[in-house]
Amino acid sequence: MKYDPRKLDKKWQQVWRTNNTYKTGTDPSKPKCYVLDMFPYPSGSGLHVGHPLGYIASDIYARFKRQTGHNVLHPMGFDAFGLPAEQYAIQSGVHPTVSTKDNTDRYREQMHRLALSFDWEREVNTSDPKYYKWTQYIFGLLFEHYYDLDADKPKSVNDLRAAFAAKGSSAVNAAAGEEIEFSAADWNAMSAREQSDTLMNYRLAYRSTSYVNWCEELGTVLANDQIKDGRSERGNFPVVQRPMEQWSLRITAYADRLLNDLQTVGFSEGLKAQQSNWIGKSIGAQAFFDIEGHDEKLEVFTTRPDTIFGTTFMVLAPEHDLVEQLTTADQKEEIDQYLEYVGTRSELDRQAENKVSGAFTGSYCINPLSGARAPIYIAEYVLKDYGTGAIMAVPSDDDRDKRFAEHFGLDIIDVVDKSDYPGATLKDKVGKLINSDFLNGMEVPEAIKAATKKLEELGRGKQQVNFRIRDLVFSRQRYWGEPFPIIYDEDGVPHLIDLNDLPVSLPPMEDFRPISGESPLARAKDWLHPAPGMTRETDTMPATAGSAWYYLRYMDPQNGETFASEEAMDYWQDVDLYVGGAEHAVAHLLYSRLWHKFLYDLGKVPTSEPYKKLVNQGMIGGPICYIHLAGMVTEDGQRHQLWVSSDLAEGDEISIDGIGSGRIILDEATGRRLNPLRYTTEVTVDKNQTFRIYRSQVEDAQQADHPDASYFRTILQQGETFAWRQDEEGSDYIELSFEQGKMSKRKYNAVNPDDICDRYGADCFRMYEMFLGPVEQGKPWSTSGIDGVFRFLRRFWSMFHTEDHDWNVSNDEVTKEEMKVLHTLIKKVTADIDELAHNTCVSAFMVATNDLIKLKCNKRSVLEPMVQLLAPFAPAMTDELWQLLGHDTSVHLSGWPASDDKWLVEDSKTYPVAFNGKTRFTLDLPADADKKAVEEMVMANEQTAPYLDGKTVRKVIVVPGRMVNIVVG
RNA sequence: GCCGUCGUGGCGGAAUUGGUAGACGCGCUGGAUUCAAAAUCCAGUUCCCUCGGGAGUGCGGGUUCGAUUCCCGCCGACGGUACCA
Repeated sequence: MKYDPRKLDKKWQQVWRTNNTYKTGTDPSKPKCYVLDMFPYPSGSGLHVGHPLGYIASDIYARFKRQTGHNVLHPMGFDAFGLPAEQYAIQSGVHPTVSTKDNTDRYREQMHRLALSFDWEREVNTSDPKYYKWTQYIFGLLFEHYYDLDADKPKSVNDLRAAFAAKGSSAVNAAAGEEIEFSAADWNAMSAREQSDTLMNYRLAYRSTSYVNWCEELGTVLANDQIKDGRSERGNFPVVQRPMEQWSLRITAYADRLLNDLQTVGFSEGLKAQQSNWIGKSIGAQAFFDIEGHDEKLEVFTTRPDTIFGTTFMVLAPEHDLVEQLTTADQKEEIDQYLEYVGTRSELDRQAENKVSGAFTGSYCINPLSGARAPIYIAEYVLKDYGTGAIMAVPSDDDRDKRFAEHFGLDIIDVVDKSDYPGATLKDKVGKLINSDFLNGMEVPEAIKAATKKLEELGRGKQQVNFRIRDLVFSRQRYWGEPFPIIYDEDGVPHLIDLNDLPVSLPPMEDFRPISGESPLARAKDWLHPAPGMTRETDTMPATAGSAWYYLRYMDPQNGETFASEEAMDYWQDVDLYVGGAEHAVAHLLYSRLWHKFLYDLGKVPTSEPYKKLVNQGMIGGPICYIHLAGMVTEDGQRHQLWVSSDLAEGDEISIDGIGSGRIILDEATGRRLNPLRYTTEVTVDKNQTFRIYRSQVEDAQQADHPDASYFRTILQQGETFAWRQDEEGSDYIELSFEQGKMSKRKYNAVNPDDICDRYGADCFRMYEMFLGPVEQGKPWSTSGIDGVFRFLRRFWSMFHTEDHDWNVSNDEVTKEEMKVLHTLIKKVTADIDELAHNTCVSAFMVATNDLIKLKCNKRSVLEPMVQLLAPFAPAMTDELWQLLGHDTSVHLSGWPASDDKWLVEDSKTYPVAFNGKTRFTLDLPADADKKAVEEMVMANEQTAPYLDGKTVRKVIVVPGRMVNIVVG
């Protein structure tokens, strides 16, 4: 038979489905192996070639583990709640339930097409009420618990209630939003609502006020990445910071453990560093500054209490509670103006800003140690959520404080003498203290301790541990998410809905448009009030909710009694290998680890960490085509010639980074405006490379059967409106520029894997994606090169066949040479798959195949093990060959060949001989020659002499089995 | 800005612990086969060169007999930066 990948794909994919080849049960006789992919958000555009990179890598690993005798859990599902489905619904009128089903169906088919060995009976979908029932249940557990710092464990809020009633707030040491004090009598005198509000200060899932990016015109909260220059990316409307009552999760209670346990998991060092920096633990001091003319004290957190004598001013976050009080009448206008400016700034802008800005409140505070008077400013570089939202500024020892002081003409007092540490930067905590009273002469670490101690003695502060990580805001004012299992009574006290009454299902609705910041659910009148006086929570959960625990559900996906049975979790334990995008390296993983640790504390899961080993796959980029528009007019009336992707335009409006926003100049003659221009053909480009396409080329392409004909047709049409320019000779051309970017539908650069599979087969596509390079590395997509892999598959197939495509495998005795090729391959592939180095496996297969074809080898005892080795990579072709070799069960359930080093021993070794580190020639020497023998043979060789001519041999370095280097001079 | 990752031929990339830089593949060049094409096969392919050799793994330093690999300082690209998923 001729190699026909499409036919084989069709045949074998059907067989695997019919036979349920990849179905997994618990099997105590085999070691378990849980191989997990980050499940996708099923977007409307389907899978693109970037997605499968990780799926294929983990699939190869899973298949390898199956063949080496493991019971492998390799599931797939969908992270199906999310904003895009809702926005699509608003635009198109298609309900998210419908579009989500369409999209998941499509994804599932695409994954089948890629021959991924998932056990589809275990599929989960976060938007399925049978699934989100348990998301709501776990949320309920978080709501019902607080974190006891003495026990270092969560405990029931009921215990907290009892303790407060008996002894007041002093009875417990709990993770809390703020430190509050009350007696048992105070507590008992509180109304139900007041008690409830007080408990919110402790619950692990709680309601509080947090700031959001509010866009009045869109009536909705926006993510930072939906905001450009203080305006909404969509529609270009103003965005302001606005406080809002929202649910949050108290991840800060777990900060220390999330940090410490990083040492126990097999994540890359870079990833651990990212998580650790995100958690951002720092040890420093809390200090209180008196404020002139006010009773309040100003609390600051500093990691450098030693530099307190250098504090020449204070800076508050613009949102700090005291700002209003501290602003004097004279400074009010300036402060108000500044607050207005800050209101338009996203958090990202504020942190990224290089330029100094701020305003003086008019008030002063008193340094608790030096007694010096320091002016109080507000500035956007101080963030409300970090530390206390206030800093003591030490311009002599901090870059940003220094720039601020220089800008506003404030004093700078040197307090650390670094002259003993040449090369030390401002950030290094080294030096001797000067100008600092009792700290003078101390080294920095000593001074930090002394200053902290002094603050403590004076009752003006103490040592404090601070975390950068903030509690996770867990509310969304959206339709397409999990409803909260919460109901409010007439007093506004939230009550948890009983497990028996879960899930709280999303009410059927047709209109999800956000109005005035309320969730669309507030308009589901029948749903909203399940009983008189009772009102449901109308916010929904963010997409992080469903993805925080999905790996547990795969272990026991159908369970109606609990989120997963103890037996299933005892067997599967945790995830052995987790593969997913680097973009999830912090957020998803931390939240997931939080949920897991919480469940572990309650004794509901058997391990303290969910993921043993994690690999981040790189992103596959595609070219983004930019078209030169005729120009645009910005608000200030300036005309610009711009390079801009046409699909960024919404109506006549367009906004561009660094330029601002404006109106597209329409073609005056026709008044037509452009439509998005798509360009999906491959080009390999450098960033901002530009080139011209001439009208004549485009027209010629229309005649010929050019692959880009339809694209060029669009250029022709669009070009009439805006794009043709004339070169020196008067020929029309259009200029395009390209850059590499993340594949997405919006950028018209997504490539569909189906197209590749149709042309080359799934085996080839899988191997090609692996051949592209290490999984962890990002790379641009290009199909050029896939022919090489296709050629390999055909050559591999040809080893089993005659030139006329007849089956031709012999049972002849194998030679030593053939065995060497085979066992080199077994050794390499076995080692590399384990490391997920699939790219070098593919090379090894090519090398072995080339060698065996040269040897004209068609022997069963060589080819049969090779089929097993190749099976994880090319599942369809190998199952066919396995069948042709006479087996009646799948190669994927067969074994794995063992390598035997006896075939790999060499008699001689080719030594490179170098002079002063430069290799001059090679020499074949016996493999067992020792150092001395090698040196003698090299020195005696006639090739050596010319390089020694007239020079002295200073040293001869011999690394047995490796190389020889002769130092002459 | 901050945190993390990565920079090797025309291109994707390879190179145990520091030990022959460029495996394997694409592309390109030449040849064989063919009426012709496709397919296949063979040979060559880092750059420069006066054909002796010289340079070379983003740039500039350092350690070493020897550096793609280790150290210091830059530059660039990508990812994250808390409501995209």
